Amino acid sequence: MAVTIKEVAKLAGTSAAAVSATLNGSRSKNIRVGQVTRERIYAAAAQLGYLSNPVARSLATGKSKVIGVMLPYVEAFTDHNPFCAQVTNGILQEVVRRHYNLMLYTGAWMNGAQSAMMVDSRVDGVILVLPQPDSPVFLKCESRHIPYVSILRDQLAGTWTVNSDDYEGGRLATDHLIRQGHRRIAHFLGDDNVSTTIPRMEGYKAALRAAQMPIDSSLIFKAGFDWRGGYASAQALLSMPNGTRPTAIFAANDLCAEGAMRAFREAGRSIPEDLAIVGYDDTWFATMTQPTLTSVRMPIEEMGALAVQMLVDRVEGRDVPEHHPVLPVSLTVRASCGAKRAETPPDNAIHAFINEDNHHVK
Amino acid sequence: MAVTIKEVAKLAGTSAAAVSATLNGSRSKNIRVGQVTRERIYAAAAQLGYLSNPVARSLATGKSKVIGVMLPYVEAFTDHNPFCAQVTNGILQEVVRRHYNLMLYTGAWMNGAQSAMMVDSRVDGVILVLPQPDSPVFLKCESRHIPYVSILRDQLAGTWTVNSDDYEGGRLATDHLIRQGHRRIAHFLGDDNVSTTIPRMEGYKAALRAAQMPIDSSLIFKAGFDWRGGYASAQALLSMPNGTRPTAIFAANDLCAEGAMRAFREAGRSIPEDLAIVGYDDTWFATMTQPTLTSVRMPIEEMGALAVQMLVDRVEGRDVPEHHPVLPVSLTVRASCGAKRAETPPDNAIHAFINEDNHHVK
DNA sequence: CAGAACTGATTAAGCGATTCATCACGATTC
DNA sequence: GAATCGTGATGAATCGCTTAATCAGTTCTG
Repeated sequence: MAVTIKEVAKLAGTSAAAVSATLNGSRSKNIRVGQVTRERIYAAAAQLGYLSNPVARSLATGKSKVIGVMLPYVEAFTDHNPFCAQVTNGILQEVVRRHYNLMLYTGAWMNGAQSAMMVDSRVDGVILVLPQPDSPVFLKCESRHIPYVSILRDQLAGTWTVNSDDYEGGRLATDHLIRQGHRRIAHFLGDDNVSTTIPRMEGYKAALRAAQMPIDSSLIFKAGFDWRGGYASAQALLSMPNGTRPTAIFAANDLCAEGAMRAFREAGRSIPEDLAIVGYDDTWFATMTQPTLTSVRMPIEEMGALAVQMLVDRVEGRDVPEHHPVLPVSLTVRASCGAKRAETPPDNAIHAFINEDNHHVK
Repeated sequence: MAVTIKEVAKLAGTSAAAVSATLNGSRSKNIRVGQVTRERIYAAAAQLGYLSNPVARSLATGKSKVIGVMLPYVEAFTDHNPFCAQVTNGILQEVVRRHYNLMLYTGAWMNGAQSAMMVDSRVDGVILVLPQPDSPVFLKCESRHIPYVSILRDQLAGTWTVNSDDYEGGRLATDHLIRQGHRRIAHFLGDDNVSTTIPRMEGYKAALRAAQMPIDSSLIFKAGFDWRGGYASAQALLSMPNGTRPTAIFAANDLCAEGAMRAFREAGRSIPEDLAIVGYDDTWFATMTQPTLTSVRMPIEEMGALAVQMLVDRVEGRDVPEHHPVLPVSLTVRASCGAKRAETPPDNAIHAFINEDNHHVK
């Protein structure tokens, strides 16, 4: 049905090898094609409408020019949290720039069948987004010698990871609230099974310590990344007696912060007067809340792009030593903590305290 | 490096053909394998850790079990509008259910190189999300005989499409506002190049006509799908003299509605008292605005899933006649149009006016 | 001026599956 | 008892492309 290399060769009066070398830029120095033949081949290919067959090439070379992306759950894009969507976008852009293709997988870290389906000869390497630590997917990759890079995972030796500086993010957010004069600052934790939760809390504690403020574990709530968690934890806060109640919250993410704001709003409190709040991720949603939300910005797209770069380097055999980049975070100050009134973002959102140290070690 | 069918055959003491038929369920009735041999093959495969090579299979069979998805722009997921993310999610889930794989493409409808890259032997069929009408991608698919299904595209003969009932959506939204007693209702249009824009406007007009209300083209604004467009158009509305100013808006989507609400809020007006508003898409964002937003729900995930079903049916040679399903819409009533006060959605969001006719013809 | 080096090109052997054509052989049928 | 049939299995061709091995000339080089 489709035009093959042989038909082009016949029309051009040359061999298939010459056509292959000419049209699909061979790496072998053994086979050379002169100007004249080359021209004839181009003409023949154009005349027949030849398009090379990547499947056949894959089989012959053992390389597919496809990289796989494994997302944590099937609803990764419908989920209200834009993280997966944004990271995929960063990955996709870099994949296109590098002339690779992207195969999208999903279906739980613990699903062996899905892992096996992903880790097959169709992909040259895979990117694991928010992998669960004990997933069988790691073993699958290793046994098939498929290189992989994890995004947001503990920096285990022997694996490549891309992370963001969660510790510094927590510190930045908390420090900002301290500078606004707050003395009782609550922290709403993210989910247990995500590697970012602990370092962010450590950053929070470090900032308190640096300001010689006490660390009160009763001010640390398990809220999770959904707005409901923020809402519930904020209600718990509201039920605390005046005087003991924190005047500020460092929330797990923007959605969680919105939940908290909602609870305070419904209780008739106003923000930032009665409550200062800082979110995390700095998604577009932070510009849509009322008041607009101060948030820690994590370079999500860049993390995706970096993972692709590291992966492609390895796939193409460039001898890169294992490394664990930690991307810098910054704080986007908006109206929710009273530092500044910014009513028509995102244009006048300002970035402060930019941390350029991207080799921070927890 | 990897274990092949031949090695399994050797260990099991049979032929490669027998192994192929046993392990990868052959469709050919010519080749049969008995229980005993079958068992030996299973044992050998398990012992060697054999995994079949999909690339080789693709080459031999001409089928890849991969379907491609082309998104309209690179930022499709980062874009504030969750449409692409949601439709991709619906597609992905159905693709997994059908034991296919998903290759993700992007990069502008008018980019011939990208189209060519997508429409190659690696995919059995493609889904085009919001394709631009004159894109070269259609010709590419046709010349390579690759079946495709478009999501949200004019129902051209000779192509398969999946649409939602935009006309009815527009009618429903407008009718709801009319029932609330509004006599001057503005419509904020979506983008020109999207096929949903006109039918929604037609639905809007039809509802007005049915209520014997005049159609005033000065109340129809080109706002687009971004919140800025809604914001700007609402400002135009605000500058209209009292009495002539519409008391309600049917907005292009949820984001656009939020922009409009923002403009009214900043002008010190309150919603729904001074302005009733209905959004479109009913994304999660509609539950996050203040007040929560009444919105037309479009079954986005289902549209993605349906596209996959139609495509797979064709890829697998089931003889399906061309058809153009139009999925029903419904109205999710929340607080933004005063019909009902719902302060803690989405749990108490109610669906009304559900349209079961999915063969509505514009 | 013989051997080396370079240029231009071909042949053929894979890559790892699938599948068609074929065959051996015991059981059934006429 | 010859023809037919069903079962179990194999060998070899094939899918479209890459690439190692090879070769025929031509041009340097010492």
